[in-house]
Amino acid sequence: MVQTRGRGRPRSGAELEVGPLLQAALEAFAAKGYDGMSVRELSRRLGVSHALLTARFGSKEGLWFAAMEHALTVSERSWRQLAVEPALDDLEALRRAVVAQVMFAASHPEVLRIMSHEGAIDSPRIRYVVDHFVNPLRPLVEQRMRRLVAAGRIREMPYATLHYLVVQGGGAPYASPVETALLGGPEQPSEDEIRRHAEAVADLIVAGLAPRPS
Amino acid sequence: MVQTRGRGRPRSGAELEVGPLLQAALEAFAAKGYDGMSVRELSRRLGVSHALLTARFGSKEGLWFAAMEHALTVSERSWRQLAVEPALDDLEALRRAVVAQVMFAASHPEVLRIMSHEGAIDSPRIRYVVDHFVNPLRPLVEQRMRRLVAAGRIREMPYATLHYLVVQGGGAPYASPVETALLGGPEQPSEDEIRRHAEAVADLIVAGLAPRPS
DNA sequence: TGTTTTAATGGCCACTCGTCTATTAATCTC
DNA sequence: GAGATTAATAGACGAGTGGCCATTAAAACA
Repeated sequence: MVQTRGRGRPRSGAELEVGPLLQAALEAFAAKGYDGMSVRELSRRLGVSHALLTARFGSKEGLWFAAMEHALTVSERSWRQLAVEPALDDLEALRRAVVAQVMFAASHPEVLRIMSHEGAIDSPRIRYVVDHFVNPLRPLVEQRMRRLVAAGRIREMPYATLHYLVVQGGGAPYASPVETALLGGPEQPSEDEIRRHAEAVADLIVAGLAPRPS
Repeated sequence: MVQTRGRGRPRSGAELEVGPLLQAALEAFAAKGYDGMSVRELSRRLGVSHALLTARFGSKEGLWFAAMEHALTVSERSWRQLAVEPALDDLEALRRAVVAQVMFAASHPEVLRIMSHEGAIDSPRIRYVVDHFVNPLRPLVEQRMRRLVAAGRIREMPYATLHYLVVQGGGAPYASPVETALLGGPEQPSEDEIRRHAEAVADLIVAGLAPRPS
């Protein structure tokens, strides 16, 4: 609930908090997809007029981009942690990157869901997601991978293959909570369960990347 | 294009082929999601009146179930291959199961896409998908896994974790063709490229499941 | 204090959607 | 062959959508 005061300019000090509004929009887009998500229904749930949303963000698509930008500020924080330790052993850094990615997916499954929704059809939206959420991390990981391959510590693997295994394969339990529950998983996994799962995925992938005993 | 003859009962011998119609519906649901997919637009593209679809399948949801049932007949064929070789070494069988799953996702990405679309909100639809596309395979794989764990040949791993790594992690390149293309992958992968990718995923996962050298 | 700006509102518009119904035309049945 | 059946159609209905605009009321400014 954001709830405005009614018609007319709001009393000073009672400015509309745009953060919770964008978070709610993000969750709505993630739950229903771009087409299925209704600006009017969202506004009703928030206790706000539907015209407010278009007035603030120009259009439904404007709201989408604003919501994604909102998600980006959170996401960037998690990447920065990866970049700050260049002295770390490459393999250990790779492992931590996988853990971080899976845990990010767990705490912000909306982005992953939206990525899945948009992935079928080309649009400015999917390009935004790839440009802002997928590509920025790529050089950081790929550089480590190249060094590890050159040192014979892992075998070669296309980046996309690894990316999907980690992000979609590791994050899917959180992006598809209903299916996960039907498969017997916890509906609201604890921080501990998430960490255990992320470590299991990271261990599996790092071990799986080891060079074949030729 | 399915294209009917016009008003009135069709000339005998020119019965409406329901197969291509369901295939088109499946692809449309996969591309736009349940809400975003419009029965009217689909009927326009098919060159068929919109009332035909509701008349044949009762409702939009009826069309969805019919399309999924259509997909199921194809999918079941691929599982049967897994069940017929019980004498095969468990680890090799597991490897082949992974390859088969990834290759199935490549040739029928619609089911995976639909699964992703539906995964956020509980509905009869997501339950249908889990019951008919996810659960049937589970005992076959889980039995092999239990034996392998007991023999100390792989380490323990929750089924759901493995399931998502294989299905979503391995299948995502085909379920998200736009993102894959933006990541530098082939837009229309050849049979060979698909097989190579599937084998790479299977090798990585099987190697990653090896017991830790404690 | 009187005027302008700003940030919200409700209501209207044209459109699309899924569903339902009456109509049409070819086939089947007696 | 005449009537019943079947499989398609076009069209109407009510609901819901995103976008737009005139209206309202508080704040900011002169």
